Amino acid sequence: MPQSRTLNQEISLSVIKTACSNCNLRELCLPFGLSLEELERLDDLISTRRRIKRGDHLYRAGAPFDSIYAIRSGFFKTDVLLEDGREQVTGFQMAGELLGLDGISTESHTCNAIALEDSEICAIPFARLESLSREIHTLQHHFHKVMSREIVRDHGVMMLLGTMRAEERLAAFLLNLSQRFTARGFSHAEFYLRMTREEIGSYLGLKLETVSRAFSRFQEEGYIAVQQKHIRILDVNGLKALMNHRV
Amino acid sequence: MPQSRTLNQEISLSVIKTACSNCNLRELCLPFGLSLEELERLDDLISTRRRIKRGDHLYRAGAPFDSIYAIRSGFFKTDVLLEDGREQVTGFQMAGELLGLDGISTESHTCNAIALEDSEICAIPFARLESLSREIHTLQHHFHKVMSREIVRDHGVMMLLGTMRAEERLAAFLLNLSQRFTARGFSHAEFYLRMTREEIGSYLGLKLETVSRAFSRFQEEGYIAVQQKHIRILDVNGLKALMNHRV
DNA sequence: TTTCATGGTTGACATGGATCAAGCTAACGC
DNA sequence: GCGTTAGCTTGATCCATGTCAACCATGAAA
Repeated sequence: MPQSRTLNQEISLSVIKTACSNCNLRELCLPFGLSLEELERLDDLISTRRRIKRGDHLYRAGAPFDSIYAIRSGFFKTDVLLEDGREQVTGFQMAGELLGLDGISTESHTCNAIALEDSEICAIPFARLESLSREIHTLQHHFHKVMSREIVRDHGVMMLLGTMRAEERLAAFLLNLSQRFTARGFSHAEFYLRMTREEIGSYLGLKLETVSRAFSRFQEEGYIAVQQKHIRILDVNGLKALMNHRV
Repeated sequence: MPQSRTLNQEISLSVIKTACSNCNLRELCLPFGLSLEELERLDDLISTRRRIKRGDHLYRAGAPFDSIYAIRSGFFKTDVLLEDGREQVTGFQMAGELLGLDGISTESHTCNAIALEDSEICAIPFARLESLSREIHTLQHHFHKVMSREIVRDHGVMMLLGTMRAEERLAAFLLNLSQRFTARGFSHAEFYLRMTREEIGSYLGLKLETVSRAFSRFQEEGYIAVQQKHIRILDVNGLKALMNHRV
């Protein structure tokens, strides 16, 4: 049956493409620093790949934890909800970054992960990752680094929320995005925001109007060009200067 | 020489007391869940114990990382400094908690850890911890849980800084301290603050005057009794209610 | 093409917390 | 016991950001 043979070929092709060893994000992601042989062992572990449509949840707060997720493509936000409806966006994640580390602690997720555009993720069963990282020193160490980096990142956000004023926060936010896009081979100066002003505001501890005004102000000052979600950075140093001096 | 024999006895006694297997914090700390035999292997690893005087640094931002630290007794703060002098306190740590996880990511510390009272810590060489946790599954898993708990805690602080008003922040802070003191067998209703109003303020993203006013207000409302650093919680539910309703 | 809905911008005004300033308390060294 | 100092409290005032409201832009659905 030629039809089913074609189907099989397609499947095996897609399986090859899924593997970490063929993934162009491997230097940003969990496989960083692994040898070819080690990479193949990691491939065995990452069997599930899932598409998440824009607006859908990858997981919800309270759901049982069993895997962490590597973003293969797309864009996510994570948030925590208070009973009274207040939302805090705790982060925005892009390709090559890991989601779900919060779930290890209590064996259930403590935040929501929501796709901000159609995305694709690799599910990594956590028990198997622990088991493999008992065998592969490099993997173990790199995983620890990734968790630690998350802690350091969070401290940066605490700094931002605790001591910076509105425009400093937004400048820091834009510079951080720019730097992460650059690391992924995209333009450092021009990108589309995947999130709304309200989501940016929630992340930065500001109201959406304040975010909007700060964007307008940056545009007036010639630091950036904004058109809705399209951002062009015209003066990186201007933005950086904003953050360093007390105004 | 009887004198030196006494000295030796004292030393070996103190060594025994240092071991995780004899530590009354073991259920709160890294050894959680280990068998007796596993505990002894962990003991071998934790050779260094250090006293840190009030006001001294356990480590500084930028210092090379090689160990994490378990607090045996005392009280610490961690903070991040911006070039322009702004300080963000990123946490307060007490007995049984781990310090230094931030250093794993870049192999150098990213914050300062400062003793708020005379303290004692156990240094845990990180390379050896990784190596041992490759052999002891329970240790590995528990360590991952501790790191993940730190991430979850940080998300809680982000929520606090991003969406709560001054009095909610302080109420959350007091309830958190109370709960952690309770877990260590101290009174949940009465304790001494080890940090100044300014340090509380830095942690909560507020100025010291605002912290002071909020304390006074809580006292007027009958939620707590404050006398400088001495706190008595009189109405836990009052404090909790403060956090749940939008005022 | 028009309509509708969602998200963004801008203005006018309100306010929570910052800032500035004065005085108070408690602990510690002499 | 006394003076000094760091830390705390409280009051008066100010301002950055929140709130409320109107309007605009864009894209999807009809």
